[in-house]
Amino acid sequence: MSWKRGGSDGPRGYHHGNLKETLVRAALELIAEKGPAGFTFAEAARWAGVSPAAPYRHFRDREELLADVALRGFSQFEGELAAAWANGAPDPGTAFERLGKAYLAFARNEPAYYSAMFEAGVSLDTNPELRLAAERAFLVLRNASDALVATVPTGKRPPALMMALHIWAMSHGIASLFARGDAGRRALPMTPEELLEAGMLVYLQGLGIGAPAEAGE
Amino acid sequence: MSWKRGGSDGPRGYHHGNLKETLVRAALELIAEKGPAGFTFAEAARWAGVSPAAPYRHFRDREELLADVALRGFSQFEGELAAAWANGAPDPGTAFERLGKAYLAFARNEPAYYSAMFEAGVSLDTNPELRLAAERAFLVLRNASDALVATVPTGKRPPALMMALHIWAMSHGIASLFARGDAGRRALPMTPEELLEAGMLVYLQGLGIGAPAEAGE
DNA sequence: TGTACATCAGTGAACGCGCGTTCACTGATGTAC
DNA sequence: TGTACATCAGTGAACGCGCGTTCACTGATGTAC
Repeated sequence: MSWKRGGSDGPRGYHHGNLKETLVRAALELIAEKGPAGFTFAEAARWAGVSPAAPYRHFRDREELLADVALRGFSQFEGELAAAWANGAPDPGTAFERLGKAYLAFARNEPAYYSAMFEAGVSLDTNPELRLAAERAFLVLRNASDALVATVPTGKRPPALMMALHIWAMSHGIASLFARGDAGRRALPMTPEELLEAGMLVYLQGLGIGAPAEAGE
Repeated sequence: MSWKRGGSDGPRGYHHGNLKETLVRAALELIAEKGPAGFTFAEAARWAGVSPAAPYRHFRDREELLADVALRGFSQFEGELAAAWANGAPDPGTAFERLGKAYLAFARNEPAYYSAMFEAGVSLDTNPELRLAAERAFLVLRNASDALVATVPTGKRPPALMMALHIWAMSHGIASLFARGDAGRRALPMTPEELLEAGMLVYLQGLGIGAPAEAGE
């Protein structure tokens, strides 16, 4: 796939045409290859086939590029989670299982994004836009929790926010310990997907939300 | 506290006396300050008050120093977890609650160790000693799971390995998202300890291990 | 439609800096006798 | 107990390198009239 304007062969002469996108792409490649530490502004420029001064037209510094990568990551993450959840269709149980798989799939397929989002030390405090993007991604989990909680009779309903945080924590834990698509992954006597699904079933059971779909079990 | 031999004022003359320990200490300080990325061999030497060539007497390179830090981290982590678990005394439920708190306390109090252990990209595959240390730490969770499982009648017992992995994943998830003592921490409408304890109660409930101690609840 | 001009997005050379690493060296420590 | 010697753990100067950043510049693009 090409990310240069027009989709043809390389930069046409003096102007690159799509340098900002290309730099983001370069950052992703380099992070995937060597971790968020082993990625430099200069190397990104080289990767894009451009002079070392060129990136400064688009990003103040390395940090700003990293933050942009994280931002795009959260946005794509949100999109994939939302697509998997699909408003809880056909039923919350089935959709929730898809959601978990989508979470792990993202960590596995986009380790560079995942790194930039959760491990690169990009501060959410100093970047409201990034914080919003992160919250929007979390909101998908929150909505799913609401829907699951709603399958339980009023009065016996657990707090949905806490539930969403638990789901996030276990998903993130499994993703970063066992499912990421780069180094640092640990061996496991089952697939991460199986581990997460089992964990979620136990957890929901504990909340009194017993496998609403009976799907797969 | 002093980590120089004799505990007095600084290096005495030509020989430092305890350079290896001091370099590890330096790495921890620098990682805590700027993340695992922002720590260099040269700066560690400067921190230790020693020429840039001196560290090569003790570590082949930066990577080896990082691995040593991670190794010590896992060892200390195991120690603290084991102490908190205390062989399940006075009862598995109470001890398990202590264990969870100890996990989060470590992540909060030793963010540099935690980074080196889980985020610095030090590969377990190429370092058998490190892998062993990590496994020994996990074994504490595994033993705790065994003990909790044993409180349930035979035949209804869940698989303890899977249980230990779930516990690890949720603890690690909460620790790295909400409890670490450095940047990257996310805000939370409760303490990480409360979140973890609630999560574990729900999870154990789901396994049919209902709050064996009734302690605190 | 053509021309003049402003703006944009790059170049490429240059710089200072700190890092990793090496080298021959030397002061301190430990040990054999 | 004293001396000679081997070994250990540092020094400090030096190097090549790549990074981040700046600067005056210039080719390409867009727009006003």
